[in-house]
Amino acid sequence: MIEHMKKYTVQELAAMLEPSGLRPSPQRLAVLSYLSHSTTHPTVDEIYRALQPDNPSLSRATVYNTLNSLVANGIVRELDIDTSNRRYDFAASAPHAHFFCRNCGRVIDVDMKNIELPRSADFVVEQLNVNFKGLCAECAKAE
Amino acid sequence: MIEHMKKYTVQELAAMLEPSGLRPSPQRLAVLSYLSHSTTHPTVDEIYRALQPDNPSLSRATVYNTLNSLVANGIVRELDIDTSNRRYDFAASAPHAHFFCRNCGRVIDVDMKNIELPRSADFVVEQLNVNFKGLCAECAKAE
DNA sequence: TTATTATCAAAAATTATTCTAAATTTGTAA
DNA sequence: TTACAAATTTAGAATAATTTTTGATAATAA
Repeated sequence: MIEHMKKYTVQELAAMLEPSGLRPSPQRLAVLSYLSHSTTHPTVDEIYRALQPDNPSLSRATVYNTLNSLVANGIVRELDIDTSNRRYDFAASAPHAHFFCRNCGRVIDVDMKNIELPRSADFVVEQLNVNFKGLCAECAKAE
Repeated sequence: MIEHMKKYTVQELAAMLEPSGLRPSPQRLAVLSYLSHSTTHPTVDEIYRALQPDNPSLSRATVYNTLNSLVANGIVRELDIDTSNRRYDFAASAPHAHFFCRNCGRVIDVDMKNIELPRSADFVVEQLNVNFKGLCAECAKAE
């Protein structure tokens, strides 16, 4: 997320799928398009419910399958901040961390310019996640 | 994990429960003891299967309940590195990050002396997780 | 065209987790 | 001790998330 609120054309979205050999099916484009302009790190169910009205034939299994292949191809990132629901993030975004509110479950982006992928002989790091947990401003006020 | 491979006595383990008012039941002590000398960030199922032979009456629900109350009282930490299984960590350990191998699923500790909880007016940070994902040395060799 | 492959949807299956209600254990106090 | 209440544990049922299977359809290749 963070500063990539650009609207992508269908052609641009299709071009993201191309290198992986994934066909630009309407379902894939819909999921990708939704993620590309979402700011809420949606769960599978949120994505499904958002797209279903305009894609009446869409199946939940398709959303799962689509997200799995998008993740496998590095087009989309799976957050590991919320253990009870998978949440997704558009991969073409600046490196950032996430804050998870233990009260309302909201996930907030945190800019972290200085974070770098560590190099290590012990393993090949492909992804770095930095997660904060606690209370967001609203919930902290309410407590 | 990391450098706390000390063996705890039953009395020491019981003392950890005391401040929270949790009774030192055999089940709780067994879970806590297991976590205290485990290096693998076990899942619920791994904990259950490890303890079951010596605790034939042990129920999976008890392991879940026990872990939930240990986490709620800050005695044990829940990792959020593996979205398909909850993994646990003994809380009395130095701050560290985790590396998750996408091939074998292994979770490896990474020492990170310099990481600090960020302060922010926007939210109250209670926990910080830094997670790396990729391939561990063995799996990288095999690929 | 025919063959092959990719994609999708629906339902069934699987898995992780929580819930429920009964049984057991514990702490305290008569 | 015994009695009782509260805490804990248990087994299994229920639920929810996710994956797998299957058959149909659509796209591509030969």
